[in-house]
Amino acid sequence: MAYELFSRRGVRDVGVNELIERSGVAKATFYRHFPSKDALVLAFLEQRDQVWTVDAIVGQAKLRGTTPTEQLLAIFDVFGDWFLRDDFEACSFINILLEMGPAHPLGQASIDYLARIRGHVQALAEQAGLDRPEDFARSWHILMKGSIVSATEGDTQAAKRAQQMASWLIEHHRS
Amino acid sequence: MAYELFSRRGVRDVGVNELIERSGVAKATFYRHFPSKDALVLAFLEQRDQVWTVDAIVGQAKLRGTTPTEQLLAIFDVFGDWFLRDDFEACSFINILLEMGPAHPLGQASIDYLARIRGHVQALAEQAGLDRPEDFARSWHILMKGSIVSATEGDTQAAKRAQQMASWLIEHHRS
DNA sequence: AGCGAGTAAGACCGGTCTGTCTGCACCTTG
DNA sequence: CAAGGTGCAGACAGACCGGTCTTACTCGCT
Repeated sequence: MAYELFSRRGVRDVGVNELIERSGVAKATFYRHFPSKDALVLAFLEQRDQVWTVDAIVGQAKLRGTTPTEQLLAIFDVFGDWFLRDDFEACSFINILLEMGPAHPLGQASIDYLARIRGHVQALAEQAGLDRPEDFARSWHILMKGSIVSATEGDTQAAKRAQQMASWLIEHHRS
Repeated sequence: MAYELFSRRGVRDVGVNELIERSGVAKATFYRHFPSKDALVLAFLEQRDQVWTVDAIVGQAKLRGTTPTEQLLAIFDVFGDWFLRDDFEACSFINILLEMGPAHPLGQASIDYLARIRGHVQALAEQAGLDRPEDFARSWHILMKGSIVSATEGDTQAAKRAQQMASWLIEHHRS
């Protein structure tokens, strides 16, 4: 419920009253479960990490590839499908980070969840035996985030472009 | 005045009342010059394109390099300095695009100004005689935008990482 | 049966937002 | 001097925000 609204329209655009009304719950009940709206947003970010990062992206990529290197590159195949969906809504972590700023608690939480994504990439890089896996993951993450913004602009080929650069990155990190 | 506030704190976080008060102008006078707040934001975006895109980034990069290829790579040198500034505030075009969404008029305007940035890159690519300059510019732009988000997360080396991948991109677009 | 916990519904509070309108001082032009 | 335009200051409108609190009702438990 809140997950759909937050991920599609952003945190700032969805008010507590609307959430209350749509979920058919009383306001007092809501505030008994969550001390503030920000607490609900934190819960949303955690759910987003599981549903989107772990299941939809990393999980799907692991299914599509057999070797760690294939699984890494498959991330951008998943992105390519995702960018074409009509309910494509960019990345909530990036959205909230840029919307609230890195100093805000929700911005900090977004940074943490983005670091978790980078951790998945780094783990695959280590399995693939690549050099300097942390540097690799940070560069890889630049491609992921950049392609998401380009897709938001309307470039449906953004995933392919990023994947091409990603393959060069892999080559340069081979032992 | 409005430029500083909008670029540092975002469009949604700065209200008309605050702008009025800080600029020492009457509210009626403001609304005589701009029919709405969005019209002011549009003027801000245009100013941002000149001050930031044209002068601060592309202009500086052209000063730092002699050949088109050097000027392209110098973009990320400029980014590196920019990321270290304490008043680094990410890219207003990306911020507004993700904040308002691509359907909103301000999101559309942001997409247009991002396309102008890509146009500068494409022009340099053509001067450098690179293959498929439009594809080159779109891939290059992915690196620019991805590094900006990474810098917002706190990665001070984001510009270096993007520059490394950018050099590989140049190599693969040589005739 | 009677009691208390939990909940839906929504009034309410202080504050914010964009945008309009009024009052008053000033300043130029005839 | 008089008229009219201009601009500042700020009240005001109408909507919305996050968050608190009251009211009425429905349950489950003893």
